[in-house]
Amino acid sequence: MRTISVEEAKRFVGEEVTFRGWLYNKRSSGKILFLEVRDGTGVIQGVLTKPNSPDLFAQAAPLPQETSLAITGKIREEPRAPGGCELDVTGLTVIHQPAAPFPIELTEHSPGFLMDHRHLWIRTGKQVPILRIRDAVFRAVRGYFHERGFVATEAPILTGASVEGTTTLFEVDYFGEKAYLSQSGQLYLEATAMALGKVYWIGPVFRAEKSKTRKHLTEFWMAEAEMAFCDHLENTRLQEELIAFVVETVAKERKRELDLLQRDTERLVEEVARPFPRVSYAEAVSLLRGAGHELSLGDDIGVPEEATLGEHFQKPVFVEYFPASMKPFYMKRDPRDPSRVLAADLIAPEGHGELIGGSQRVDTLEDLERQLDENHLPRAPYEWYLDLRRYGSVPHAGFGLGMDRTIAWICGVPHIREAVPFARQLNRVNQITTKRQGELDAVR
RNA sequence: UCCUCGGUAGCUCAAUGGUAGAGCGCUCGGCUGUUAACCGAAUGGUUGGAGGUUCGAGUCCUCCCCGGGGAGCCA
Repeated sequence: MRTISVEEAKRFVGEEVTFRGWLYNKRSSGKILFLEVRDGTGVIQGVLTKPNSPDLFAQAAPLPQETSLAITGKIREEPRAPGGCELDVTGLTVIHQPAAPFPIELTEHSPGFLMDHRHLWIRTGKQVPILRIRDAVFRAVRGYFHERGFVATEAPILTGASVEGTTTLFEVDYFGEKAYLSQSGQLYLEATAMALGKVYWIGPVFRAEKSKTRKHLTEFWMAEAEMAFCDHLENTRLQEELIAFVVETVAKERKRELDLLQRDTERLVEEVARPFPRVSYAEAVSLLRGAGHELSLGDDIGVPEEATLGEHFQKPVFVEYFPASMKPFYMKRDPRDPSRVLAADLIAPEGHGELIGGSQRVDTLEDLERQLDENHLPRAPYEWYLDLRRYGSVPHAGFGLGMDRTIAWICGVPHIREAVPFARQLNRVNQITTKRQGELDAVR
């Protein structure tokens, strides 16, 4: 007898098989009992009746939610069952029966309660499909870069010098010295790009921002790429291609999960039809003013403005050529208009915020030194970075893609905390709030 | 940091300043096609904390704590 996954069930209609998993829900009608068993790949309904199998019925009837078990039986096509087929249960082995009721009911809970129980919440409802889609997004991004000859590399998480002030950096004690958790691997990727040509990595980055919104995490995952001999236009073309590839791949590979999330995959694929619209920062400002936003040249494009852009285009949209004063020191000035930089942000539709920030980088020593000075940054910590312009500097460009926001958008979940297994937020550095963590520590 | 809403049973929520309630869950009983099953019964409370007003406070006032939403911040 074969042990199979729920995902494979349809291929085994008529055969006797075993599933191993957890009791997700059960329904009883006196002499007939329905067991919903989940195994991570899906949920299958087992059915058994009292007259046909009295012992099994007596054994199964009292089992609580999340009992781990193995069930055996013959698979049958059954339109009435969720998923289209059903198991006539002929054998049942209980592996572990919980002594207390499972905290997550299949009804409604508040976000605070769910986050306190995140380690259990992830077993239920939409959380399983979301995490399976997350896996597919990571694989698609890696697959895209791999096929185009990018070398996967790594940037350090612990960094010695603060790049732009320390207010948004998490400080850690490093043998008596100060070190910081990385906000971005970009500067290091620029160095590896000069060694390897085209590089990427996917890694965690950290922002000590006191942001409390549905788009922000203090720890999140970024896919960053850096390319030697690449300019602004090629850079954005690649981003566009990457996003389209990821969405198309995931819409195909994870159609079942997206359907469970009631995400319209056709709409999603339409959204990423290329080319993506492009507006310059100046055009975006006048477009937004026309839409009623009070915005002047030089103002940041904030959250309500991003939402308007998303509504206007109904697609991911590039906003490019920002005023240099708004952007960090390493971005290359536009030779046609040195007041602005060769940079672009990709804004997601449906209010999911900025997915990508990218730019062509400064490639001459003189410009880089000048822009450090203009940003009132010391040169000493950047000597190694300046070296990249001293030894065979080339035009190069790169970008960072927020993985968690991308996943939230693809899944159509409004809040980023559901797009990541264990979200680190302002008040949560654990499954429970920092306040409750303090209370527990006091007890110990 | 600011704005805003909230904290009542294990969970989700009710309750003119006047006896703290329902649904769900758990438990028990009923039901042979359920889909968060349904029906019946039982269980369940120091109303976030401290102070104040009042004959009387879940409700009003002050302060604090915590959570949700939003803003700002955001390579």
